[in-house]
Amino acid sequence: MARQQAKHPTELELEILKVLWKQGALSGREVREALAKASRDLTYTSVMTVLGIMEEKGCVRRKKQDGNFQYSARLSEKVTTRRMLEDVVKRAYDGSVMAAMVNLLETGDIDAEEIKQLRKLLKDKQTRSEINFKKW
Amino acid sequence: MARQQAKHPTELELEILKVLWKQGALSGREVREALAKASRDLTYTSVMTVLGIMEEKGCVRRKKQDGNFQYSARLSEKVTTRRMLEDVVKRAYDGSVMAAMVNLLETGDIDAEEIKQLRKLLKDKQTRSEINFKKW
DNA sequence: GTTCTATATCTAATTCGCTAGATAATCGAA
DNA sequence: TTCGATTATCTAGCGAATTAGATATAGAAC
Repeated sequence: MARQQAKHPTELELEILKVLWKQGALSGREVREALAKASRDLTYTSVMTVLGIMEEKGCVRRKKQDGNFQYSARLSEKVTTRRMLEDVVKRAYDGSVMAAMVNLLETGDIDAEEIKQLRKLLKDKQTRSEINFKKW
Repeated sequence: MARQQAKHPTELELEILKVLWKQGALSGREVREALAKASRDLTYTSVMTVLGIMEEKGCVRRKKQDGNFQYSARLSEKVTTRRMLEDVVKRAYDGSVMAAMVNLLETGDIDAEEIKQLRKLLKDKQTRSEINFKKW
């Protein structure tokens, strides 16, 4: 028994997924270029190796498009990021969404307008749950 | 150039830290036992190996206490979990705390009482920032 | 003092993640 | 048709993470 494969995209895989989420289907060379601009400047070969691994894992799909392959994300941004977030909440906060939210609020990286929006969201959520409660 | 060391406790390291946060200073054997109950049943040797690595990394300290070593966490729970959370926000949400919070709210793992508390927290936060604004 | 047991270290194996060189295949140009 | 460039695969190496067997060491018991 040794190390098992991560349940989530690795560091580099996520960076590649982000490129694909933003720019849609890209060739290997294009992925490499976008990645170089966004985060790290790897050789073409390195990027291709990882793209190959990602395809095996199923988080990327490739299709032949006039001669060469086009790679596109097979995982949605929404689901992937949410899973990653939930995983940290589970592992580090014993699953307490509340504790995690409080911690995020304390970071202070949130402006007045966003606070207003959040308050509205919470108000709606509360109202909805009260309505649901009354149904029973 | 290969893989660099993670900036955060690894999976197993975090599980050990959680044990130490909860129970304070423990011997190697005690860590092993607590870990077995909480998450995974490893051999004494395996646990000691990781404890050794953690000491090198500086996230755990050990002290001789009547004959054998007692291990205790050197990283606080608060700071560690917050760092992990912030890292996911940075990597997966491009640093947008707001986006992450909205996603957490959508998970629904939060009860009516907690929503109430959150609303209060947000209200206070808003009031405080308005006060600060008026000062200028 | 020798034996037994608990504790600690040394060594090692395996898989994963990351990186890239060497090589092959493919396709257009000359 | 051969040459050259682009694209794709094969192979490989390193360090990190996880797991544990073999071994040493230090006290306790007798």
